[in-house]
Amino acid sequence: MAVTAEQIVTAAIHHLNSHPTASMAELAEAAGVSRATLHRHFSSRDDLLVALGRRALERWEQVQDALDLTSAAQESDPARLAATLRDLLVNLVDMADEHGFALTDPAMEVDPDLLRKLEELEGREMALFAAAQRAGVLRAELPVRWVGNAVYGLLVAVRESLRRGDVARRDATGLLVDTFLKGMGR
Amino acid sequence: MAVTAEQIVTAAIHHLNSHPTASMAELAEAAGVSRATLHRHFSSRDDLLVALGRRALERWEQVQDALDLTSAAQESDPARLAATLRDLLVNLVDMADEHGFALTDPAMEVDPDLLRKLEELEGREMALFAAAQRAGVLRAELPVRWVGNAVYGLLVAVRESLRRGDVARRDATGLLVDTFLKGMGR
DNA sequence: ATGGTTTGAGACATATATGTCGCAAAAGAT
DNA sequence: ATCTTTTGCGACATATATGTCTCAAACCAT
Repeated sequence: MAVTAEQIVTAAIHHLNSHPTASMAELAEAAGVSRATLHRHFSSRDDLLVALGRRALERWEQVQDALDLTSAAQESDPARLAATLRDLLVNLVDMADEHGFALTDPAMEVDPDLLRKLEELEGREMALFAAAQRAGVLRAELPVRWVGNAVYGLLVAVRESLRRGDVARRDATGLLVDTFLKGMGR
Repeated sequence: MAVTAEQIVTAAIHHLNSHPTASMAELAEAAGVSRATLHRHFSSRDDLLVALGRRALERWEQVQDALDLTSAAQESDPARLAATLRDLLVNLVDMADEHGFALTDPAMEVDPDLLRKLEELEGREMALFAAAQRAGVLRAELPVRWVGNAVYGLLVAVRESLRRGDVARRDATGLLVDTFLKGMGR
């Protein structure tokens, strides 16, 4: 098999990052594949979009699993929690860079399965934030959901900064972590 | 004239906030107007979208003008700069709430005029951020463009929080300002 | 080399949103 | 009350993306 479904998804993600409204024909071309072949792998456009979303969520889950997020959320040692938090952000920058468009594309909110998974992953992450708040790593007076959404927003900022060339890839991680923890005021 | 173009734009913005991919027919209905009348005001969908973008940028400009942003950026008094900064954020929350979808919709980046205006307004805002950095109100070690993008990202977070009902409208402003200045770490 | 599989190219049908038009009804002005 | 303007409705034409299908060529395993 010359070009696998996985590769198509990858190519589609990359292309959609710079051309969010690309047609199937464009995406086929971006994957170096005919339109017919594209349809052999994904029967409809929605099908493909869902696959992209699934991929993005998979990646995200891998990040969480690699950090053993669920057990980390049971932790109470501030130092360890802070480290986990930092690691999480570092990896999320990669996510934002690679799967950027999935952050804001409305198509990600149509499939119920995707939505469930999204909420599950969000939930795990918020558990970590909550633990960090209890341990005094994060400010406890902020609603956890706000913390979660703010992280999401800052990732959008990272993506935008990289897309526009405002920030070097090397600097992005540091800026995110730093801004997340300390804000921008003096 | 029963329904003005302005009103149509307003209705369209509101509808698009919850239905980002709405068709012309839907938008006509949302405005309480026939499809034909909608086309009498806006010859094409792009036309309408550009009008929406223009409206959003107008509001943004009004915010900047009301705060006399350009002269405020010449200021060197930390207290005044901090106050202006706060006022700006307060008003931007309104923007994000009303014109939310314009924050992330790709259609906003197609029209050259819109893009120019956007960059102009962004420029003015960054001048303020830069002044605040010089006056020690904002941390000077952060690239101004990152500051600008981070504010944008946090506005996306605000919008998302409100849309999902995670945060009460009354609390949004405080959370944004607070998070912007102090971050989320302890 | 050969047989089975996958692919690309193009034709084809379809659906859906878009944009236009004409005309009768409603609204508004004087 | 009448004249003018605006609106809604439905028909119409169009464009464009989508999804399906066929068949010959390329590919691949053995």
